[in-house]
Amino acid sequence: MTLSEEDYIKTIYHLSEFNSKSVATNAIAEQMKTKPSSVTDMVKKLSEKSLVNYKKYQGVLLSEKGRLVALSIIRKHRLWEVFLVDKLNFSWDEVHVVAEQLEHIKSDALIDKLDAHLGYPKVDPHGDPIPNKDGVFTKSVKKLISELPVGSQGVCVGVNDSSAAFLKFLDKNKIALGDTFKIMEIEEFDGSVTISTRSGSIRISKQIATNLFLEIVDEE
Amino acid sequence: MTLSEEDYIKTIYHLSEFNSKSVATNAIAEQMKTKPSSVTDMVKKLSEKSLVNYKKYQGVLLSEKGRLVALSIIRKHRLWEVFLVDKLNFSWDEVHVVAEQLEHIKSDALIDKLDAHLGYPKVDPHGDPIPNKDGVFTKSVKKLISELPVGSQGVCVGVNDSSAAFLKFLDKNKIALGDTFKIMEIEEFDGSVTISTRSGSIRISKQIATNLFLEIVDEE
DNA sequence: AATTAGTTTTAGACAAAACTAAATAATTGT
DNA sequence: ACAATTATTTAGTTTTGTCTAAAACTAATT
Ligand SMILES: [Mn+2]
Ligand SMILES: [Mn+2]
Ligand SMILES: [Mn+2]
Ligand SMILES: [Mn+2]
Repeated sequence: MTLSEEDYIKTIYHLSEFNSKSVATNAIAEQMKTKPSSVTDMVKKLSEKSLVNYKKYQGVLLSEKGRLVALSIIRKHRLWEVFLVDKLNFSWDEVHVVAEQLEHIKSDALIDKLDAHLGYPKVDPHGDPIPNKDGVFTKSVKKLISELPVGSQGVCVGVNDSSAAFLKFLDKNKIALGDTFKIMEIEEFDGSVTISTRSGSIRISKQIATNLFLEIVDEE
Repeated sequence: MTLSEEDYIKTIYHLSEFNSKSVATNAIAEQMKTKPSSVTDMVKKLSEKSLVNYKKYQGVLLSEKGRLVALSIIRKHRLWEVFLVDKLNFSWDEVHVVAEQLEHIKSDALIDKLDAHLGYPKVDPHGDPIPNKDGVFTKSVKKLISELPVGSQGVCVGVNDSSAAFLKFLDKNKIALGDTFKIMEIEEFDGSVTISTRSGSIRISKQIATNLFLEIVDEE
């Protein structure tokens, strides 16, 4: 598999991760910052290799084979992110671009030994699950703050947006994975949410609330 | 710089490392397992970018700029090798192929932090020096066993051939970097050498003697 | 049913890095 | 000195992944 093929497969996986509808050519092009015509060419090639199921004008979906390829690249990406943060002291907003390159290194032994060296982590620095060798991972029952009712309490376990800008915002506002939050009030008007933390109570905008995942501790 | 350009630059560096004569097209082709015509094309391109000095039919030499590029790739290659052996428990004969890929990862921050994480090593697992950020490294005064007279004593500090085959041979014969050897006898007929080690005396063939470096402790 | 806007595919071109085959330059042996 | 050999370059293709422009399709609106 070429680097380019791997990036396409991974993009298609992510675009169909939360809805099982077929992925549009334009969506792939936008995500990968290429042109739709380039996507068509590549999708044909991936289809030849049975990595995707593709019918003209009908969009594309990963085959089971393609899904496993995607998960193996995601596994590598996330393990490298853990390495960069835990061992090399990168901050969580810097690791994505580097992992984007490291995920393409081809060596099964390398990734096995890296996994062991890191103590077989289950999640990456952004709270995303790390698939095992066979592509199996536990999809945790986490919910966006914006989807929860007043009174919910939980541990912050992940981010929906893992752009450097958002992660830096969280750092600046002393919000980190592992923190426990309780939803105190939801403002009807603008969707902003008041949450209580160990160090007091803060107001977060709707945009923030739709990008932070909680794992519920006590439903009330 | 593309991956391919980087590999050419590195190859040219190594081919002119021990004699400052210009490097032949054929030599590069053989080393890189490509054809001479491909080398000519690439060398023209590198010349355009002032990474090499090239005149038709006259072979090629790295410019100062090219030399620095070569050393930065070699720095990355060797730091990754240290990482693989020291942190991930690879054996020294397995690391080269993986480092061949890792050396192309583009991130200055990554290599700085890796260097720090490893404790600023001065040599790689094969005894080869690791250049610093500015391409500076200490060329140690090591000599091949085959070049030394009877009575010389020194510490084994490097290998000339770092192929997996040779390194495995050394492991099997319990020869490792850091061992102290004394040259007891040189056989005129076949160039084989008898060396004494802590655990006794062994005979090594000329081929082995031309591939092991000693750092002399006591000239006698 | 026809028009239109938006999406997707086709066709043709390009750059990078390789190849083969043929031409040319350099070197070597007699 | 010159023919033979070897080394190197040129010319013309190939493959991969991209692009632009034009054509074809789909879906929504009249
Ligand atoms: Mn990538
Ligand atoms: Mn991540
Ligand atoms: Mn390489
Ligand atoms: Mn080495």
